[in-house]
Amino acid sequence: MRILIVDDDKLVCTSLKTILKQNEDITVAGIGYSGKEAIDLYNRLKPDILLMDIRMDNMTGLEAAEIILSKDKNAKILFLTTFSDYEYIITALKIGSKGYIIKQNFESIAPALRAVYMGQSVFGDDIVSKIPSLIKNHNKVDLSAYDLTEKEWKVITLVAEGLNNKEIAGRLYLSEGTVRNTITTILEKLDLRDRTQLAVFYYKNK
Amino acid sequence: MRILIVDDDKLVCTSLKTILKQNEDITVAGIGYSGKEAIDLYNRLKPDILLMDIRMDNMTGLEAAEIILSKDKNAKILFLTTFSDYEYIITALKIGSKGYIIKQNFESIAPALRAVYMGQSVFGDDIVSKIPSLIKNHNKVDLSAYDLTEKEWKVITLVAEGLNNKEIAGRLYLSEGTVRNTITTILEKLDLRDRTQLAVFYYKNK
DNA sequence: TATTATCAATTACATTTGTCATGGTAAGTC
DNA sequence: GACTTACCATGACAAATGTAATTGATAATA
Repeated sequence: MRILIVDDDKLVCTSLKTILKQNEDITVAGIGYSGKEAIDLYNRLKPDILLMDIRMDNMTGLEAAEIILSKDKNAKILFLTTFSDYEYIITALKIGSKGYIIKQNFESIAPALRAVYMGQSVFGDDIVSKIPSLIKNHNKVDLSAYDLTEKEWKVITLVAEGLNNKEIAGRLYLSEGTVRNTITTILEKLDLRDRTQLAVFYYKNK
Repeated sequence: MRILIVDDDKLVCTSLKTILKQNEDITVAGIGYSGKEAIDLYNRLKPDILLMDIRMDNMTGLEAAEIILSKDKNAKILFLTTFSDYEYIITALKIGSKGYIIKQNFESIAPALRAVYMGQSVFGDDIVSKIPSLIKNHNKVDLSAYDLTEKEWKVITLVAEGLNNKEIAGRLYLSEGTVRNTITTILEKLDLRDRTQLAVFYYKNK
């Protein structure tokens, strides 16, 4: 498989290259030193996998990755990082990268590349351990079971935005009284007590 | 590396075994057909990696994994699944498994095992793509900027649980009046209007 | 046509909520 | 002591909220 390496630290680049060259199934197709070069080289070389530092001077790896993925939805991008960077994990996942590994672990990079090549995503252990705490409660209720009307849904979302009855009435061209009645029936249907519980319900289940 | 295979479908087990045997760096140390066997065999064989079906008849793979991990925190457990099972992803991550891959992809299992062996976690692509939607908004406001007191924080969380003033008072051994006053100062500090907006604020920033 | 059903609006009422001024108490500081 | 300061409580009040019964309008149905 053909790999494109991008890191603003040249030493890292050459180290990676020599390490990867030892694997006969891996070819280093090119090396870049910035986000811009990553985009440029990726388009020209079309490597199987782009191995890129997530944090670089001008353009971050994330930004470059986002641009590349916007053009080639199937691009396989594997991020390198010097430490487990809590902040970037979510974004890296969101834009659709293939993983996120610590570059110190030299000997684990080749296996990771092969797993990515086979269509998997790879994450360093210390990174995965952080994901659960980032995850929402997902004990969602089956909302369709409550058969709420269109209008009732609109009211719920506005309540969940923190609007009061008068504001909701203005927004939906209803009288304030109607909004109040609507909320009463919503509370009835959902077995809740007041609008605050309704907002809580909204955020816990949506 | 030595692998323990556990799946309640014997056909899957033998298929996996023949596939893995083709890799000279991989040895199938044992095969089990239930969660109970998984625990038993794991303790006896101490394999490098336990490759286990997540869904089995009596005891689920998750339950077995939890027990194994409670005794051996460093156990490397890789789950197999027939389809990308939304429900189990989070739990699998939480208990500390090393990944979650689709068993249909025969040829990707060996690379995945090697990556796990090197200390990484591996996830099938369709699984990873689901994680971002499970993740909380984390565009957090710098809450320390508002210097809220300990008591105010407690009140906020209870408001965000949907309790009314009387209930909060009971919970914190305060009078209802004090709770009302406290909320007033919270709203002042956070520049909000009412308890519903406070709950909304809580869920949007926490 | 008559009958239902649905929806918005209105009214009235009880309760909850948010605000403000005030008072008491305990723990420090001068 | 006298003086803050912080914290909790109280009472009073206006406003917002939730509930219920009722009405008018409209459309749909038999």
